[in-house]
Order: sequence, then structure tokens, then C-alpha cells
Amino acid sequence: MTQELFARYSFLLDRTARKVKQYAQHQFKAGEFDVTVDQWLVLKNLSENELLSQTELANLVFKDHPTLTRIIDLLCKKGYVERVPHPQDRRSFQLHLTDSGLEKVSELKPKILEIREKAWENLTPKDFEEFKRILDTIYQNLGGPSEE
Amino acid sequence: MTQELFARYSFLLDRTARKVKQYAQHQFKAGEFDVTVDQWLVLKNLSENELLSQTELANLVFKDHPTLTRIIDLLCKKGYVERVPHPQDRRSFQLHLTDSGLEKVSELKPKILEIREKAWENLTPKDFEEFKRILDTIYQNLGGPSEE
DNA sequence: TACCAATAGTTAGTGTGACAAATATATAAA
DNA sequence: TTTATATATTTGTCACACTAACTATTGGTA
Repeated sequence: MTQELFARYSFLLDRTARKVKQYAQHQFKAGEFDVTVDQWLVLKNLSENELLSQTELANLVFKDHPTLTRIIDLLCKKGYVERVPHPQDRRSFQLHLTDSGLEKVSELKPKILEIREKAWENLTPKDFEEFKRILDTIYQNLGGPSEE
Repeated sequence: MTQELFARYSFLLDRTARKVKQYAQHQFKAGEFDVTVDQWLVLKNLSENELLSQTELANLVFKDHPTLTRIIDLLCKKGYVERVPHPQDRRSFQLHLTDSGLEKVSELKPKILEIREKAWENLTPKDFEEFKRILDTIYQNLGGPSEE
């Protein structure tokens, strides 16, 4: 009987994740941020780790390689990122934020933190801990690597 | 400073939702279920509510109309669902599970409940309550309708 | 040196999500 | 009745997730 509930929770999880993304995307659009939510995730990680390869970046943001290839294509087209040939390994690139990309990150960072905050109204720091613990447990139950 | 954490939680939420879907999809494929996770959600809701219109169904599963149109197209192509013209309103359809669709639902239902259960190992019923409460709060914070 | 498996990245195909716009029909107002 | 507005669904476009297949390169090994 509780079994029936499990399916329900996976539904709520999916629905909420989509809502969170959709809400952020609306705010991004309203503020004319010129990037999508996923593009922002990539930009932000690049600003925190220079000279990553695409594989390293893929592991950081938990996206697969084809998806990342396309996101980077788009960010290159927008002039925020450059693919620099790796000096030793001709198969790979070092990803590099352009000046324009750096500027974009510092411009958007505070605005996006503010947008993200909205979701957590009426919730306590203890709730965050519980939420994180449950999400991580689910992730690991399904074969994901545990958080370091 | 806690601000930085918020962005992190939205990342974990997205990552976990994708993992849950990915895990289920792998099991669906291994079991040759012949439907995707989203197609299953639609089938299941149709089995619980006969003669829905697409709009009613869209509201149940929280998908937008174009997405639902396409999922139903695929389910029709697979022979699980039929669009029956609405007797009074020529704009709309009544969605109808075929015999094959009914059979598919009863065949898959127990298997899928079992798959869903996996995510909740090491978690208590109290955790489920907390999780549901937090997810619903986030959903409502971002403008979603509250649960009835 | 020649072969071979592993790795980095890309491309193509399908399904889904969001959004805008179009079509057809229904209903209400003038 | 005519007009206006609202509703049900579809179509088109872009972005992302996942799979499979492909190219190029690397590094180990016979």
C-alpha cells in the first residue's frame, strides 16, 4: 500500500524540479540574461575552475557529453566561452571564459542567487538539511556516486 | 552566505530528478516495457480516469498541451490509446485506452511499483512526509497551485 | 614498428519541455 | 445574426537528455 505512494513521490519530484527550472528560466528571460538555466550552470562552473576539459566539466555538472557539447557550442556562439586546444593532447580542449563571459558571470551571479532564494520561502535551514539528505540518499540508492 | 547554498539545492534537485527518471527508463528498457517513463505516466492516469479530454489529462499530469499531444500521438501509434471524438464538442477528444493499452497497464503496474521502490531504500515513512512537504512548499512558493 | 584498446569529442536520432502562433470550434455579447 | 472572445488541439522552433555510432588521437603491447 505504501508502494502506491512511492510512484507519487517520483511524480512530485519531477514536477517540482521542472517548476524550479521553469521559474528560473522566466526570471532569466524577464531580466534579459541571454543564457538558459543550464548554460548558466556551465558558465558558473567555468568561472570557478579555469582550463577544464569537457569531460571534467561534464563530471562537475552531471551532464552527458553530447549535451555538454551543444551547450558549449551555444556559449561559444554567444562569445562567452572559447575552446582552446590542449597543448599536450590534441583530442581535447581547455575551456576558457572570455572577458565577455567573465563579465556576464559577475553581472548575473547576485541576481541569480536572489532568484533561487524564492523557492525556499517558509522553509528553515533544518529543512534544507533534510531535503539535501533525502535527495542524496535517493541519488545514491539509484547508483550515483556518493557526495564527497 | 546561505544564499550560495540555495543554488546548490536547486542543482541537487535537478540532478536527482534526472537520476530517478534515468534509472526508471533503464529498467523500462531492460524489461522491454515498450513505453517511456512519461508515456507510462499518461497511460496510468488514463487507466484511472476514462474518457478524459487532453486538457483534463494535461492538468492531471502537469504537462503542457503540446507535450501531451505528442505523447498521445506516440501512444496511439503503439496502439495503446485512441482519440474518440467528443460527442458534443467537435474541438476535443475523449481519450480511450484500447484493450492492448489496458493489458499493458496491468502488466506493467506491479513491475513499475517495484522499480520505484528502489529509490526509497534507507528512508523512513517520516522522510517521505518531510520530502513531500518540502517539495510542495517549493512548488507553491514558485506559483504552483496548492495541493487539494 | 604495427596493432589494439581506451579516451576526447562530435554527430544523428528520438523523446521531452517550454513557448509562440495557428486552426477549428464553441459560447457570449452586441 | 454578426461579432468578439474563449477553448481544445496542433504545429513549429529551440533547448536538453539519452543512446548509439563515428572520428581522431593516445598509449600500451606484441
